Amino acid sequence: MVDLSYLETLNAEQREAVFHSGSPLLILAGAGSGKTRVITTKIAYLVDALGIPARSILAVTFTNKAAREMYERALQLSPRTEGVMIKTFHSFGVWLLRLYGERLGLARDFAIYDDEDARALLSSILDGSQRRHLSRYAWAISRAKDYALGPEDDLSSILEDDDFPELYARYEDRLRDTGNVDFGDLILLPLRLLKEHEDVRRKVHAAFRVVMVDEYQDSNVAQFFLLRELYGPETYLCVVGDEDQSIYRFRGAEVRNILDFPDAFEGTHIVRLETNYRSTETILRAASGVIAHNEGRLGKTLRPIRQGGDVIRILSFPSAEEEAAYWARFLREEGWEDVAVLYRAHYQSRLLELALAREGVPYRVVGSLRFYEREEVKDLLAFLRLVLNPRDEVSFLRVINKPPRGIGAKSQKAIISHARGTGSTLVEVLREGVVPGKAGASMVEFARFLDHIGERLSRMDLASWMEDLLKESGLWDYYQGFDDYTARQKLENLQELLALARSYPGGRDGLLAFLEYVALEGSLDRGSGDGVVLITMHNTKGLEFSKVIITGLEEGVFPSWAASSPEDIEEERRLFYVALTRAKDGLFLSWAQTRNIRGRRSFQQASRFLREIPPECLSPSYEEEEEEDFPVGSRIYHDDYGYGMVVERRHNGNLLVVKVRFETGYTCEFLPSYTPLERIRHE
DNA sequence: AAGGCAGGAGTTACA
DNA sequence: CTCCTGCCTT
Repeated sequence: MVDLSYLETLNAEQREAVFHSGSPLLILAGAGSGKTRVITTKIAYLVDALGIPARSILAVTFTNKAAREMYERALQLSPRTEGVMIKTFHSFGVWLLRLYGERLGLARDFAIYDDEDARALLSSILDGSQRRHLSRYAWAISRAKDYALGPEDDLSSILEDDDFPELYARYEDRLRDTGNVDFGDLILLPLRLLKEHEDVRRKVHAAFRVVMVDEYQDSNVAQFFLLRELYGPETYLCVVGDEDQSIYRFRGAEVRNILDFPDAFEGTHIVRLETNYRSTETILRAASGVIAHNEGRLGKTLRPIRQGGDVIRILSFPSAEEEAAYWARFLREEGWEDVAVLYRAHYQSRLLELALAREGVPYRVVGSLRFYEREEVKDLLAFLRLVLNPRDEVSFLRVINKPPRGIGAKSQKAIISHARGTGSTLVEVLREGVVPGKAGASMVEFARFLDHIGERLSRMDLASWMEDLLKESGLWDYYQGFDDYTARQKLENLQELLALARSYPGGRDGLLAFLEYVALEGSLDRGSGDGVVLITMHNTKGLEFSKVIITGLEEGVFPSWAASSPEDIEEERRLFYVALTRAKDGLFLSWAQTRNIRGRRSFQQASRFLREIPPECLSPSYEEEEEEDFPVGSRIYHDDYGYGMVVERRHNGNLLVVKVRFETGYTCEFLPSYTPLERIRHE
């Protein structure tokens, strides 16, 4: 008999979500409501109780980490779930394209260009004046693909620019010439495949009777279209998400996907998971109070399991330096176990790192520069891709003159245009040495090197072969020439890449598998070692900590200066909501009155979001600051400026600001909590 | 072709 | 302030 005891731990709403079958299901899962448990239990239940074969269940996530975690947890519940296909949207796309990509004229061993590669490709087709807008165009192409818009579609909603449609078209042509794909294609090409090839669609529909999507609020339009194609007449569809935690609009996520899900899929049943197991009542009330200011919601009311809880503290500091120093001291004294310090942007981590180092508090910064985005890693990978695909222009340009071997911009242009003109591969052109003199000789030599190393690929294991390549290409010596610290870092990173390659076999197949692994999940999750976690609010999605400290709660920092439209502000507010709901036991918020921004001392105002927290959640001690009051008209004395009168009184966040006109005629604003102002009560 | 210097720009992030 | 790009010099 099958053991279904895992169902007993579920609450009523979770059961409803697990037992539901038939029509499409939308699970609105509030923060900390046991979402992953529901999905994994549902998978186990489908297999154990309904007898659905594990391999005919497809579950789609947005990160590899989430996919792995889901697979493992499902397996823990029931060993029969082994073989369930849990993939990211992108790795599912790759899987499908490797199987049927030939129908679209795609080679079986295509490589995947990341954002930087795509940018390099785009750069090669822009003229001088257009190159100034490289970032803008690269961004626009990426967004256009998120919205499933091709060069021939109306692109005015993406970028109002007369050149853009043509540039986009040329980019697509060049990309097809290289035989490779970018990340957007990993959604768009499978979409096209399913749309245009009836037989493929039928096979896929037959293969997956159940399709589930996690974090559905993060999906973009192209992914929605893909999901619609995956949804066949017999498919059971179940998506899980939380519109209040949609924080990736800037990368194409479309909240409307989840808001309009019931309209897009007829007969949708909605289940709300509103019981929160994570945070104290106080924290939850604060978060709910904040998110209630948003309009575009389906609406949920989170109910805490944990009543009461510590009040939330808001602290203000004269400077960002003092803010950092305070939290460093705080962590040293109170401990840093299961504590995270959150901020809006990476640049804010620097001051914190400095202060923590000074106090001797161990810390780790989460996800600033990702492993596979590092120069040396990308260089070696470019070599690998070039060996695999001698038409790969992007990889070619990256390594042709690295280290410098006398083949400069002019020769590079000549090689590319010759290859394009004759239809030869780039390596074939190199072999012919189409340029006279030194550069030509150097090209022939480089081609010979590529041939030699290529021949050895099938005779060695991958890691040793890569090591040879590294040494013989001159890359290894090249990095050794950097300053000590940088050189050590770079060589260490390369060693790490080699270590990663050791688990792969040699030959083209091994190389292809390795490259695919690196492209799709090359982000090494380095050390979950101890120490306080420094992390952007975006990166905390899905995590939880006992205590959460949110810093830099200032206008211009958070909400960001770049957030202008009401939609932007709502998105920032959702981000704040995500940040607040990470905390299990304690929540600490802080802001600084001055901060260096772009090398300039900037005077900051408290974030509007602080005012949106219901006052009853806040520490009363905070309001004490207002006790020493300075009503308009009161007389004051300042050590430097002398006697004066308060002419204006307002609040910046929860902090009192007074404007004083002195007897000298000079007018100045002060923050009485930080500036020693003496009130003169009797003349 | 390659290295040095001046000028401009500068969120958040997944595959 | 820092990083990157582009232009200028050698």
